[in-house]
Amino acid sequence: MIYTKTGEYAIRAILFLARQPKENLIMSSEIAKSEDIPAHYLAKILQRMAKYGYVDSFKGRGGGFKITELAKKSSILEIVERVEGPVINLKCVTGLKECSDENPCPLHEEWADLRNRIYNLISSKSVQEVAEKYSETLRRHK
Amino acid sequence: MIYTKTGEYAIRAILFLARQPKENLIMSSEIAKSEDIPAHYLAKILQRMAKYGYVDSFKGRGGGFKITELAKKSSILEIVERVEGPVINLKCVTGLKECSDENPCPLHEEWADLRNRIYNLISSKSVQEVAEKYSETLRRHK
DNA sequence: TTTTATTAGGATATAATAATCCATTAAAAA
DNA sequence: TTTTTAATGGATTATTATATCCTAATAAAA
Repeated sequence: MIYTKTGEYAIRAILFLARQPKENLIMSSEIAKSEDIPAHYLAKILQRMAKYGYVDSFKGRGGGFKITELAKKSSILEIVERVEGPVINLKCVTGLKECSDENPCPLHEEWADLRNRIYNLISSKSVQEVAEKYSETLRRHK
Repeated sequence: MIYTKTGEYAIRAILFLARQPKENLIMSSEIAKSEDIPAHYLAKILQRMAKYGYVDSFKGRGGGFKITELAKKSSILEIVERVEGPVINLKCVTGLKECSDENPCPLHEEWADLRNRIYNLISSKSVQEVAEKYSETLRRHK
């Protein structure tokens, strides 16, 4: 994984919410159970995502969470970076101190290329697109 | 960075040693200073690398470390994995629980491809090759 | 109005990683 | 032989990430 567990949990939760029928409220505990995420920890993450406007939250009996339009339009990268900060360190895989564009280490260009591809992979599709395609796959294989 | 600081320090230290004139003994503190790595922490890492046979160590006045033939022939991936365990989590960037080859998430194939490229990038060249090429670059730019 | 269910928020605990400190061992130089 | 220098190894501390617990706020149902 490129990002930490916190980011992974956030994405799994948001993709789970994105696959639910519209307007359905889902409890934090339900997401935790379905996605196998520590319940209390997930609750914290959802709390933060509510602040960022990625989910709407409703307290009390019958309450729960649902995904917002903002989150649906956002990319995985955007959400993860919001939740946990920069995803991929820019440093080269050689870690060499002086490595730079002018003074590149032997793996500099190749790594820059891969870094871009990774960025592209997780930022070019919206959460909604990913969720929809995944739902299709699930239907085909159920 | 794909790997942790520990792995990064290990690689920087071994690439530093690989760039030194043959048979030169370099003190741990010297590497730490040149590569800007916490001295005591690096000492521990070098200690482990000595056990793994990646460096030879010499105690006492005039002592220090030098790289072994084993390390020169090894890849960055091999050394990092020895020092810190598996480098890249195999899980998909979506983190989806049920994601598998048969039941792939929408980013499955693309991620598998990138993962392979990363592996290839850090495992197809030996430490010696990387160090030599880097030395050339340094000479050109000095 | 009281009870119940659910999120919010603060405090705390645990685990992994990173970093430091100190006493010991070994080797070379004085 | 004594002193100095450097790695070794054990213990400790610090930091960050992960996880849990408890109380408050809130909303619906009884």
